[in-house]
Amino acid sequence: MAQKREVTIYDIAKALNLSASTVSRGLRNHPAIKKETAERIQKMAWKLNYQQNTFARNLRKNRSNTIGVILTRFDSGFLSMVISGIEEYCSSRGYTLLVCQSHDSHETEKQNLRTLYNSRVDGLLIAVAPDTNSIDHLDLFLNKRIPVVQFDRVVDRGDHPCTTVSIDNRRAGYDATMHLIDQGCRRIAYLGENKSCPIFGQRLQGYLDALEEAGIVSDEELIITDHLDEGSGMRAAEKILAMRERPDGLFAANDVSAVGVIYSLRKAGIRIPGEFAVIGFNNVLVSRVVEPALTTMNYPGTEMGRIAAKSLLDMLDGEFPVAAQSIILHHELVVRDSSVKTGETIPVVG
Amino acid sequence: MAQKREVTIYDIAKALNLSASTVSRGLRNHPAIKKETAERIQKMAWKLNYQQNTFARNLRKNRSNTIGVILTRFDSGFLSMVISGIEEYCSSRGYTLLVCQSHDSHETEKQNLRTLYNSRVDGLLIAVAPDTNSIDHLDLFLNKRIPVVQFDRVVDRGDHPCTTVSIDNRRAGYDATMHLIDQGCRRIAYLGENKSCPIFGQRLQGYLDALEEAGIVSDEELIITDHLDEGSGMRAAEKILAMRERPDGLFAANDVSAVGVIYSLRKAGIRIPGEFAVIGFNNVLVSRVVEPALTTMNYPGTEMGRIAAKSLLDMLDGEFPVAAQSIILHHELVVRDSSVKTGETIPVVG
DNA sequence: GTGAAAGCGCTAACAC
DNA sequence: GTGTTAGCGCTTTCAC
Repeated sequence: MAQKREVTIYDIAKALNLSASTVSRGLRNHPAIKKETAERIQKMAWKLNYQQNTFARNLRKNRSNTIGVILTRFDSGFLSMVISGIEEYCSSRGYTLLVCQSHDSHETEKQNLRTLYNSRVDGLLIAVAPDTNSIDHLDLFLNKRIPVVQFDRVVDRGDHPCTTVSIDNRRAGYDATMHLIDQGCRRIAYLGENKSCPIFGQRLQGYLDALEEAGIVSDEELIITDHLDEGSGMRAAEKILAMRERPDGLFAANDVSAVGVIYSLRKAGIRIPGEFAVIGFNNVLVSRVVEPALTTMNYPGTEMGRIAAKSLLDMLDGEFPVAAQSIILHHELVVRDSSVKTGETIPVVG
Repeated sequence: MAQKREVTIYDIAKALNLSASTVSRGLRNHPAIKKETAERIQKMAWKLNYQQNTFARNLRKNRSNTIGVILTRFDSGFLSMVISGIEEYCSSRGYTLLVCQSHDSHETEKQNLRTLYNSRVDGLLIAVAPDTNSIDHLDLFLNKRIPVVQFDRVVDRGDHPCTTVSIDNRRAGYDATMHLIDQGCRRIAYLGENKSCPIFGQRLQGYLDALEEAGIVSDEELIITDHLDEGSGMRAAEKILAMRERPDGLFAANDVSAVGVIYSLRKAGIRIPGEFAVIGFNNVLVSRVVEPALTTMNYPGTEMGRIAAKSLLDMLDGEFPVAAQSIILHHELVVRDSSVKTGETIPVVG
């Protein structure tokens, strides 16, 4: 790319008969520099169309002012809210974001980790893949004292000094299931990712705990495992329809799959919530739009992103390591029509 | 961050009694290096836990292997699909992504541009903010021969050597409106972003062209301008309900706002599509889920991201500038229930 | 308040 | 096939 040489601080220095170090200081308003000199420097920099060379600066300071983010997919409704919050907060504090998708694969996640490590990000934010059930691979960062914060899809950090930001997934699973029980459901199905995925394992545990507390015997057949995308709801509905003894309710571990189930079951002529109650998870846009409107578990995505980013940047500023924390955000049940068994009529809007 | 000195190629060189340049070459499997030597080097690098210093490499090569991406928001259904495609393609070619949100603001967009420029990204992918109606600000990159590709929300590039990837928005607006006319609508409202925003200006133009062709006189009152978020649909519905002469159809320039309108109008007791037909734009998940299912304009988001990324990386590899292109992807009408006036009954699913 | 000099870690032109 | 050397542009210590 035959390009003329860049304008450097030396060019500014020469033009003003100063030294490079003075220019370097003047550009950053170093207190040791006379105000007037600093102004002259900045004016000249502007005039010469000077652009700071980040590579050299990073090399010298051994810092990139960059945060790495790994998540499963950008086009997942909920996580895209989280990353939006992350970006907003990081940019407000002068950091930029290097981002990767793991595409729900632990292997890809490890590669991403490597990529970001090699890019020398100052810190890492990560929502782990469904098949990640240990965070030993984060040692790549942690051993080098590069701070890491997990968000939403977190894995118990064990001995690792790694902060997490999430909700109490077991409790939320319990609350969701209990709601269905309160509505009179007695044979409740569960739809989630593989149990080996920690947060889904926890939601499942909450489901089991609620059943037990209500004196309902759990049934393996009712526990459906799938990726929680659009198609999984349809597949789950088929399974439900094929069950010997039809369940009367479903707790789906995300909204998108819940919506798929509703769609398919109604197509098969089943009345919702009359014959079958459904509760989802995440409170994303579709949950408000589907008919009947979906009862779901709400927790703040954008806010979660901001909080995770803040924890990370605070560590960066304040001499890592501070003690790792587990930050638990509140969740709340949002009751809409899909789960309310009393009153058979389905209003047009909810 | 008091850290012991990094392992460098000099350490490897010393350990093997070689020179730094040989190590540098060996690490990259440079053809001039004996295979055996290269292997020894790599083994030692591994053993010493060597990490390549990207800062130094970038400084030396004056290249970052990083692509900048600017878009309005990560949590917009459609654009999050596009960025997903971008990430997928870029990472497959060894580039990482530095990302920014403009939050629908031209000012923020300019700041983002500056940030990415200072980060020395090798290329830029951008979906402009609604109030961006010239791309003069991209000259920051173009003048320095850093390639730029616009995607989806593009502005006519004029003399600028800037490739664009989008659909024919005027034509799509025309097709959408013509569909409503075909369904018997005669008084059709339009809901879009500010007309000064190029792609929405074009969709509006398509709308006007279709009306004219059908011999329908357009009416300023029917043209509603708003941000196309969740609330805008509700606000638009209020306006529609307050109109002296109620329209019989609506072309909304995205799905999310269309869904809001449907929701509010049905709440007000208006039958859709019986009394009022609606067509949206983008074919995102909600359009399939809302009731009645939303007729919309489909075009491939993830694919658009991949294509935009490919165009950019090809320029990067193949000696920029190649001639700038305008790549137009196909759109297609997806007819669902919300617009089909014949047959008054609304099936449960569509 | 400003300057001189060294060096961050790497690559590439040139030598042999 | 490998080594020598210079330098990318910046920051920072240490002088004065």
